[in-house]
Amino acid sequence: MSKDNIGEKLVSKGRALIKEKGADFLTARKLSEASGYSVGTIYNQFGNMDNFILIQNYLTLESLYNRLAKLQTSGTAYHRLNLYVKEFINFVIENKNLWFLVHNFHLHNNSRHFSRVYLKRVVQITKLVENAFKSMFPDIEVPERTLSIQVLWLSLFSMSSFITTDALNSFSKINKYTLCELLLNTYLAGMKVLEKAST
Amino acid sequence: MSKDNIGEKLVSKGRALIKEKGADFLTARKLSEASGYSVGTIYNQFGNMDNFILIQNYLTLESLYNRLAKLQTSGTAYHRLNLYVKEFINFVIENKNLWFLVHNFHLHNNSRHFSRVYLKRVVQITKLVENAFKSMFPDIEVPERTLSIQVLWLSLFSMSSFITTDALNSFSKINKYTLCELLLNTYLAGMKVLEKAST
DNA sequence: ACCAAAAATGAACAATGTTCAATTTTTTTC
DNA sequence: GAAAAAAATTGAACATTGTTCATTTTTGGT
Repeated sequence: MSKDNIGEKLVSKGRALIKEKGADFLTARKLSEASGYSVGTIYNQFGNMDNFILIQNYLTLESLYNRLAKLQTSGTAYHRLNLYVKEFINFVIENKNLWFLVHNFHLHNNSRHFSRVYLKRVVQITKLVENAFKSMFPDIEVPERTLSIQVLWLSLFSMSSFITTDALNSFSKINKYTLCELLLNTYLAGMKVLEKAST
Repeated sequence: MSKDNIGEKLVSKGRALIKEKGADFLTARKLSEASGYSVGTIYNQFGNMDNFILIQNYLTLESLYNRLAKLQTSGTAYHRLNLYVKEFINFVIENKNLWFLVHNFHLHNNSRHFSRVYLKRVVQITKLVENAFKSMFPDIEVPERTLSIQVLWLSLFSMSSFITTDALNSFSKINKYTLCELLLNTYLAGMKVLEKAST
């Protein structure tokens, strides 16, 4: 069995573990037991567990991108952005445990640990939003538009961490879709105003 | 020395440790060593480390509230909201390590572990924003307004987790103040539009 | 069949949260 | 004040982490 195959098997087995039992369940020993490979082999393959999680997060972002990319051609830009958000929340809810890991990791690791490949995934998703923005706000200067996109996307991304835990429920009974859609639409309405004001 | 005094000493010593060396440095043994009390005493006082962190987070939220409350009477509602946001970011930057712990905790604990007292602090801060909203948007129905406040406050709160880590820097060179102020002002502009539309 | 290189192993280490029998301190009782 | 009882404090011990690395096993070429 080739080296890559072991790595792939560990990744897919680990992914199943996270999905099924939660991110906390993913430990070197549990993965070893579940996969049949020794702890040492895991370390030979990935160096350390952080790298392993980085790969998992990369796959999660890739999977999210593929879901959103399918909506690229649908409807008006405004309609599409709403679809993106709805699909984003669907994805987060369906992949709670995986998404938890994404947030948990970014919180515990400094930027220098993020690989370029990993970041490219984030940028890729941002590009989708950016394209919709382009047709919605043709009159806004590019730097301002880029800024606005980053702010909106970061807001939605960071807020989605609340969906992976129950913390939100104790603060408010607010529906998760409503929460994100209201943010999107209020923000878009605000941009329309600011667009007119600047011309 | 009374029981409460030990608890207070541990809390203040622990707080100093977090501020100085970071949230990861706060372990039962390190706190024991730094405070002079044994590990067992820490557990007698707080039951477990999670409770200890809960108290620290409670104090952090209290401290944030006090900072924001001072601005309660200044300027117009719009001006005040901008001051709140600016002061919020100041606080987060000044108390990076403590704020990290707030986010880290909410991510790792389900709602049932949040004490009522802890949540009250969050609600208290929300009230400040709510009051400013009241005078800015008198025509919006109360339920809609409450929803909008929660969305805005949650966005800012969750986005602030990026300020405590360097993850943001690898995604964008965007200034942290600009980031939050743009979110606030675009959102407010959007609310103005939606307010008119609903009447 | 042999041997060297590569890969896989899992016992061992340090550090974590947590427990609890043993010790020390404080309070009560006479 | 001494003895007894109660309460508080202690830190060694346990289970679980990530991680390392000498040893063993497998592989591949001659």
